[in-house]
Amino acid sequence: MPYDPSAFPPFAVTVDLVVLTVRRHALCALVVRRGEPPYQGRWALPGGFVRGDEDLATAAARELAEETGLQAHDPAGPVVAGGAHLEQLATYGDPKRDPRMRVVSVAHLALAPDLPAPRPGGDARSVRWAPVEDLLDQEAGYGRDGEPEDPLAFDHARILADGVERARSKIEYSSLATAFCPPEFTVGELRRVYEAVWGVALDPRNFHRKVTGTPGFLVPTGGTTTRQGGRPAQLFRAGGATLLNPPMLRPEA
Amino acid sequence: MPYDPSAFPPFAVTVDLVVLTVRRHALCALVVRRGEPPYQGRWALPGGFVRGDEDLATAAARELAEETGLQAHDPAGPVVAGGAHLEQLATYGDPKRDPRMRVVSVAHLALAPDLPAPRPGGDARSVRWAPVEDLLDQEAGYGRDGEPEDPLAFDHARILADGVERARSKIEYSSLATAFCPPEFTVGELRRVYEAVWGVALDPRNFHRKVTGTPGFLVPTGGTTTRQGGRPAQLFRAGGATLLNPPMLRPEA
DNA sequence: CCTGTTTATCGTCAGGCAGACGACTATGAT
DNA sequence: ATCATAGTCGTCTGCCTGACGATAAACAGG
Repeated sequence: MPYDPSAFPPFAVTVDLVVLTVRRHALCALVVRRGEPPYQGRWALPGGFVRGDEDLATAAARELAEETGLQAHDPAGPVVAGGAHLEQLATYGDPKRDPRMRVVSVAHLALAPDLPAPRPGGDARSVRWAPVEDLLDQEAGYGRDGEPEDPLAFDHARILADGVERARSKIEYSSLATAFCPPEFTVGELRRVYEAVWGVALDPRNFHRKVTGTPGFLVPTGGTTTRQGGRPAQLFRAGGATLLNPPMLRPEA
Repeated sequence: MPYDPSAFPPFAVTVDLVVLTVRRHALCALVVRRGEPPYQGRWALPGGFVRGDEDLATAAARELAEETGLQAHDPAGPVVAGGAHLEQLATYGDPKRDPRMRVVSVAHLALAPDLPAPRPGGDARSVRWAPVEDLLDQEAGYGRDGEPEDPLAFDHARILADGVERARSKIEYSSLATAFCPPEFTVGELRRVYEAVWGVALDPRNFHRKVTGTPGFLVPTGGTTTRQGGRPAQLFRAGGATLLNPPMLRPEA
């Protein structure tokens, strides 16, 4: 029964990317404006077709590089300076998700530090970082300039929501939050990442005790910085530990 | 650039299933023997093509029903008596994973109670439950009868390993372990599920305190049973809570 | 019937960790 | 000099876990 070459319907396979970063204390996602129907003029997640000889992870890394210029980490490797974390998120294959044909999309999640160049992309389409809060509040969504925002194209709102939820839960028990930080960062900067992703305020003293007390999470570089104002803060790099045990607890009402 | 109808290569899309259960104190997976090349005669995960008008979750539920007769839960619904938990696991799309053509497989994970009928399946292929330990120790794998076991077909060993790891981590912070139990079960039976999935011994007293002290995890039915021998034990059903907070801690050396 | 075995269930106690919060330090801004 | 801003170190209390003693209620066998 399996694999009769004439018995399977052909599918198009794409990768879509949920690229997240923290900008101005807000969790933001990368969106591109669609230049053609369907959903022409609407914002959508970046993505594209998987090539015939290409692995899924390779296709996702290629799309990420095309849109942002970011290099993805080697999957098994440590958090590398300047690189982005990239992992598979989930696959979406509703028969009606694309009105033109049967498309299965393998969504990936990328976490990137705040990019110095706001629009480094490769092609001419309109690209921007938008707060996920705005993108997901379809009803009351408003753009940066106060204009009402259309919901994302296709099922991309759902994909984005799943990606955000994955990021929110994963920074609890892994050191992934460092993927949002530049190569060297302070404890306070890392705390602001948690606060932006979770949308809560954390006690600076307990946070400091927790992250500096977890072996392998942070390694001091010896330097200090005052780029956040106030007393100089120690600089750290991400340590080798990828799993946090016990996890960072997400405050909850 | 996107969606030029002539610009995308055609893919075949399948769903493969990692169906897990606990039998005789061991975590077991459902495997079928392949009747045709490639990998003819080797064991593989059950699966099949996604139909042209079918959602991915629907295809997975259909395959599960065909192989086991189990009804999958409604995704958002509670743990239903006799039904199996079913969720998407990950997608595997290496260009060379199937030697004949480009196949992308959307793997799903199903957790089922120990089935009374050992071989309820729908078609004539050889089907069995095999301890995951045997299936994953490719080098030293031996079948029930002591004969050496070939590794699973395709990349199914990897998919199985990913599914097992997902199950192992997910029972930590969710009430999913109850999906391995019959509709009514005792605390001791639930503890043996954890012990089989994690491969560790748990303290019965601390486990009892933990699960009965977590609100919404277990609801007593009022009945008791002695089917495990010893003093009669209270019977419970799975409560409404799906998330365990704080989580069940997996002992670790 | 008495005894040993098995499983279930309740209790106690010490250590670890998190939340709340006080205190002090080192910068830059006015 | 003074204030505002961040960072860092400590203390205390309550909760949870792991270790483990003790009791309860069934069955098996003599």
